[in-house]
Amino acid sequence: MECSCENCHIQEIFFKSINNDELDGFCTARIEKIIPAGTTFIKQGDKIRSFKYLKEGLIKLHRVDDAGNNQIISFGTPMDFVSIHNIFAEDTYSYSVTALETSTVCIFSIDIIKELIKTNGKFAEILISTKSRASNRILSNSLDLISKSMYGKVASVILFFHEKIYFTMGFDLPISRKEIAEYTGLSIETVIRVISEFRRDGLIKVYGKRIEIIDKDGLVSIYKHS
Amino acid sequence: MECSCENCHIQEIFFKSINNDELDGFCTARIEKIIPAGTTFIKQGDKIRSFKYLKEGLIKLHRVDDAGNNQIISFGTPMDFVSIHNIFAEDTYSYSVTALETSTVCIFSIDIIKELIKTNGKFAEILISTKSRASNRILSNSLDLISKSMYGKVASVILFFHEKIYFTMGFDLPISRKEIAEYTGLSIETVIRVISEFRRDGLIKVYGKRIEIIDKDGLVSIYKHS
DNA sequence: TCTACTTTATGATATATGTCATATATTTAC
DNA sequence: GTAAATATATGACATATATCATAAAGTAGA
Repeated sequence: MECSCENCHIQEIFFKSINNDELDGFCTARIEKIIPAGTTFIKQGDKIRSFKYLKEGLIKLHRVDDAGNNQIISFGTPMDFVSIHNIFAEDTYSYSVTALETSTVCIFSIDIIKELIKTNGKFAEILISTKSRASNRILSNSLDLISKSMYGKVASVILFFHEKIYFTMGFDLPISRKEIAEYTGLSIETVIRVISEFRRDGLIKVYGKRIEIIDKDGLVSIYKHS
Repeated sequence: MECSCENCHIQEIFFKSINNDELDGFCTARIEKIIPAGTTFIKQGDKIRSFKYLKEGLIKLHRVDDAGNNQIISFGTPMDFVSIHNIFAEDTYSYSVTALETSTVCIFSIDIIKELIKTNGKFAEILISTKSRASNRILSNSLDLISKSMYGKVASVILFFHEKIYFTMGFDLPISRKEIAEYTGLSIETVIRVISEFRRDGLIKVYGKRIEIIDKDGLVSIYKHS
């Protein structure tokens, strides 16, 4: 039996450490699910029962903090392992995961993953290094936000979707101004005002959710220096 | 041969997965070093050549960000694995580590650790879960800072050293106001002013670096709601 | 289609936070 | 022990950011 995951990143990352016997068990236990945009498919506080991987789409990690505020932790593409961040640390999720675009999620038995770690050293090594890179990236973005002004924060969001997700100068923001506020820690009005200011200064064009980057160097300079 | 690490946390966490043969190699390769307060013993950008564990003391993780600013990432006690955070993700350190108090560091060969991961599944599992918990804690603290006001940020630092490090109402802050500023993203003057305001409001007493918590509930309330 | 709801947008204003200046206390270097 | 450097502290002021009010535009549902 073979997994039919020709275009799946998990294949190149995981499968090169798995032999045919292991692959059989892996594929048998696998469930593929299509998640409509807007659906929260992992809920903060829920018991962790499976290991989930984003095969296609775009998701946000978010949480409710001590004060009861919604906060967005990060945005994830298929290069990220969705449920890896605390699957071995806690038995409940400390964050929720919601699809921003229609997404495909692969769901594996958590016992199979744990068994693989114990029996397949190569797999464990790849898992650790993949996980490390993913959480380093999230932490680094989070640390960036702490020390930046509202301009730097909003610029970082626009540049993130340009450089990591869409790669084109023009794209539709997959999130609302409110979600940008929840990610950056700014108020909604401040986010809107900064976007308007970027538009007035000729850095970007804005048509509702559509953003067109006019002066990328200018945005990068703002991101770096404020 | 036996490791002489009776009071070392790494023992309970790691050694229960290691048999006598493995323990021999582990101990032979181990070097113990005493690090004076103020010494930076891991430098951002340096090649990762070893696996370091904090046996005793207190350290700070810090980095220079894109804009050239010093930023403190987190503070670490012996419960944290110092060099674990990206040892398997990158080949250079993305942060520096400096001792805040005289500290003892155990240094292991990185090859032995990598070999253990490949050959000892139990070890790999414990390493992954320990690493996950440590980086979850750092990320969670970082996320907290993003959405809090200057009062919440400074309160969180005071409460951190009270609840996680010293456990007493009175203690000497191991860091300067400037370092609190580098951790919270505030200016030095703002940090000093907030501390003075806490003092005037009867939440704490302050004698230079010495802090005495008078109204812990008040501090917690500020931490949670601002 | 109409209505209710959410999102985007902007102004007026209040509050939070940073910057600059200055002073004292504390630490470090010689 | 003294000078220089650094850390703490506070005031005055400027700037950044939040809050409240309001409005227009977009969106979802009956």
